[in-house]
Amino acid sequence: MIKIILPDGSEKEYKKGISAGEIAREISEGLFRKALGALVNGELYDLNRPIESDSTVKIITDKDPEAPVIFRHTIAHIMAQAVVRLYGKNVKLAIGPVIENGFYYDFDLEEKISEDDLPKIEAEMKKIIKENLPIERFVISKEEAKELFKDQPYKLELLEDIEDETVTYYKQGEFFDLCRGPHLPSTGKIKHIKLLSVSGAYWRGNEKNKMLQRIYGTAFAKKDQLDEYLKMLEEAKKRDHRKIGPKLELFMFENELAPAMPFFLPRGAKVINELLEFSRELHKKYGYEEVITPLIMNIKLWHQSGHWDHYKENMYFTEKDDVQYAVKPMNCPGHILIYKSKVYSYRDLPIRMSEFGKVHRYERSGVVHGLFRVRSFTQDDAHIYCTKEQIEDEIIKVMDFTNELYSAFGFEYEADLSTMPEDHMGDEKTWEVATEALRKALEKSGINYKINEGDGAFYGPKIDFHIKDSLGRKWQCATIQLDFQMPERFDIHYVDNNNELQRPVMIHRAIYGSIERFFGILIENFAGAFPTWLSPEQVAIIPVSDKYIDAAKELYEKLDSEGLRVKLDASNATVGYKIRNAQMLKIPYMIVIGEKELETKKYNVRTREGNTVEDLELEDFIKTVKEEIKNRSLKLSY
RNA sequence: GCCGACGUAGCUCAAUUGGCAGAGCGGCUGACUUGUAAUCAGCAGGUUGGGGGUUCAAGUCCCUUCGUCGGCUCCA
Repeated sequence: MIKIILPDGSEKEYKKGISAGEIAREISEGLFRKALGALVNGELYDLNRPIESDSTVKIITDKDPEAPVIFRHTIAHIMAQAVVRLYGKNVKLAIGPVIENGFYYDFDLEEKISEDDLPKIEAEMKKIIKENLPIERFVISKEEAKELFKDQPYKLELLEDIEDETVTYYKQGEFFDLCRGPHLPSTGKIKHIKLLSVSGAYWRGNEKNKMLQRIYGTAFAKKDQLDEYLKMLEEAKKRDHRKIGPKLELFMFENELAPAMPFFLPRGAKVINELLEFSRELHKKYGYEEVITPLIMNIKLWHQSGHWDHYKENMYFTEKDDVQYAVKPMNCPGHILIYKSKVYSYRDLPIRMSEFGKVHRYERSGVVHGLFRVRSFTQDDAHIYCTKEQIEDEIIKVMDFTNELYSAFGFEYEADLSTMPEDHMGDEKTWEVATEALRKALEKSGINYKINEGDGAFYGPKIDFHIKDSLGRKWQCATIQLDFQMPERFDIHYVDNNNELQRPVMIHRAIYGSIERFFGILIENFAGAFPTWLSPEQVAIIPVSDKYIDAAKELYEKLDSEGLRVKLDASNATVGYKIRNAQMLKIPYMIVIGEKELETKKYNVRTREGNTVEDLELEDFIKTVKEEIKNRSLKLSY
């Protein structure tokens, strides 16, 4: 007999080898029907897998966060089964894991699967679901497994890497797959599935390996969850900054002549300048001094910095008078030259040097993506030169800075702390001190963070920040990196209180990260409807007919002189048409001016959200909007 | 870079089996003088991404090149 402890704390004795399914059935038939799997001592179990020793058992139903892992994994198998049915036995199966919002499976087969084939595969999957095939788990020796999977080269390769002597495989109808599990008890349990896309993927993500065909899909326990997810994808598509951006005349690309290098149009440049202005205010507040460095510098600099050795592939080069130059991919070497241009006392530290540095990095053609991944972009970069003792304080200041900046956009965020990788520079003690300083700063800030062991840069540990947008998507933006290498390479120092030369620590940090990228995130987050302070145009003036253009011009002058960004629509169109245009450009406020306004000197203000406020005194409107802008408010005032 | 899909007017998209390149929006011109999400009419706009080939004939078929899109991290 074994002892089973349930989540409510109750204990019961069962026969050894009892399954979670049987336990569930004993509790209630309803629970058994809803059960998808179980958590046994924290490990996910199939419903019918025997429990061999004293355990805590929690039955998983579709309400539990673990549920999708189980049923999506099963759906991945169902998809593989469908593909084998449709394309024949010569399909070679690779891997089919669960991912954040769904699953995929990689196949190696002669025929090309295209998006057009997805409905066919989906239909076959639904058939398999309808067949409600029982899913069985088998434990076999590795030798037996090699025999069983002798026609499946990828499975054999996976077997090579498994250290345990026994492995498990799962079988449903005619289909079986090497798999750790767990799975649903039968293929009929989850019905709400959708195949999303096909793509190529290298075996084990390594581009030296064969390119396989990958099918992505998703599955949900409830139909409305699936619908909601598909709706979210639709919404994300509608907000795609690559579509909205050109439509709102924010930016463009010229694909032939400057691929992956954005051009900002007048409306976009206004937003960017507001972002820079905001950032400058904060930089000033947090004690930074702005510098400006050259875009291209002699190749010698890049040899000394190590970029030639480690980053050459991503750099652009140019030549003049037989001298080789590199276009800067990073700002640090330039900043170091400024640091080196004078002698610092320990009293001067920390030195906080910032730059809106435009950098160029060659990115492979397949990875560029709108404003999110480009070849030329602007970093809100800064380098802090300080003593080891100052690291923690400085990190905390950077985190405060980050918090203040992100809050202004309403973003929540999380952080990752990446520690010493195997291949690293500098002694381990320095790493320890530095990592500890980062960790302490994170603790003090109270933000959510997780540790990525061994994921730091070779020159120092780092913290990355991920913001969450209005659709719940995460984006990496800010980064704080400690650097022990650059100060060594450039032999920089400060004079300590014993008049001895000391090596400062260098902290790289960026908060927006890339202005271009952050701009793209903002476009998607606000779906193009920027808060007033960021809006390219803040007020649209719409004369009822050309009789009122002079009055409209006067109003324009007034608002313009108050520092508002105003658009006067003097076109010969109807009011409705001009309202529509302003609406499409997502201009926050619209003022129609006609006979009534001339008489009363009071105005009706319409917002892009469709609200209309009547009979406003102009001075009140100006005051309110100016206040809204000054506060960088996320909400409209009316 | 690699796998797959795609590239037609400024934008969104049409164009039977290869058979006269079209529409809406936008633009221009004119009429209308407009009251809170599209007034009406006329006109202009194209080497069908570039280059090469097959054919009596290519937007359509083949080759090549450039670019765009979905992916290539999630380890049975």
